[in-house]
Amino acid sequence: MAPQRASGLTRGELARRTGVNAETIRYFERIGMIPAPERTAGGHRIYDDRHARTLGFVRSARSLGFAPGEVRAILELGGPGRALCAEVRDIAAHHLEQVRAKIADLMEFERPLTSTIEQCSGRADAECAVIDMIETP
Amino acid sequence: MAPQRASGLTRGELARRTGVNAETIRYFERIGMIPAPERTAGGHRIYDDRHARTLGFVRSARSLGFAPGEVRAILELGGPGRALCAEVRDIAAHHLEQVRAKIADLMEFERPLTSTIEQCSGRADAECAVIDMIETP
DNA sequence: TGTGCCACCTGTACCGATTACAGGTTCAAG
DNA sequence: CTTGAACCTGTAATCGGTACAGGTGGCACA
Repeated sequence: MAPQRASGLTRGELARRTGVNAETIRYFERIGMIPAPERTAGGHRIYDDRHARTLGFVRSARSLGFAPGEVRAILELGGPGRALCAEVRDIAAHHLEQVRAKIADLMEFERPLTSTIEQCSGRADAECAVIDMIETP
Repeated sequence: MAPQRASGLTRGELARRTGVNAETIRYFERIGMIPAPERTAGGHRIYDDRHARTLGFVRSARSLGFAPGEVRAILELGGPGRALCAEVRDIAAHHLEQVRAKIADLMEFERPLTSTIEQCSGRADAECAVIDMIETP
């Protein structure tokens, strides 16, 4: 039995599957963020699952606030001339720190929001705790 | 006794204090992301603590991945013609959801990174768990 | 085997957000 | 009063991402 083999995605399918704009996929290839895929005889790009995974990684990393250069740096660790394990670990550790910092920052964001919303009873009177949070002296 | 009153920050000082590029501050003013400050007789901008707080809020919100429009939406809640409390609460609640989603996403990011780094003993041999995480079949 | 149509191809223009630069003015220290 | 740093304005450049124009490839279906 053949499981689901050799996906052979078209650009549009890849876009739909990953949620990345089809034009952006071409752009990512141009700037080397993702590898250039195979082509059909007629020149159409054909992607496989690895592309899908990489692209998904890029998408979520970007939307989480990692800079393009950072994303590329992570991805390039696996490229040709694979980096030494120790080096990789250092970079990954550095990113882990960033991730944790981001989480901490977001929680800073969350706390006042939560407690403020609770106080904000929904009545239509002028004062509002959420507003105060933003513009307090 | 006068505590530290009426800061009276110059644009460069504000930039240094908040970590926002000085040109960007001018830009934010132009697009209405932050209010226009007072001016000296000679036309130099003078900022106060409220500007600093607002700008800091903008900076962290942006770097946390909130879109400019979203940041502006939050800030405008406190503007002239203050919104109804219920409305404010709804918007804030919506942002709270986003924040929580982001935290969850980041934790997804964190977990494999952490466990992978642990396995990655630092030895210089070819295979590396971090790399595998990125490019596994 | 045609033929119709959609998705794809390339190249380039556009957009929004941000940053940089040029040429002139103000501030404040001395 | 002088002088250099920091500011001012307007505008151009950069960057990440998207959109569009004009021209093929892929493929279902007659």
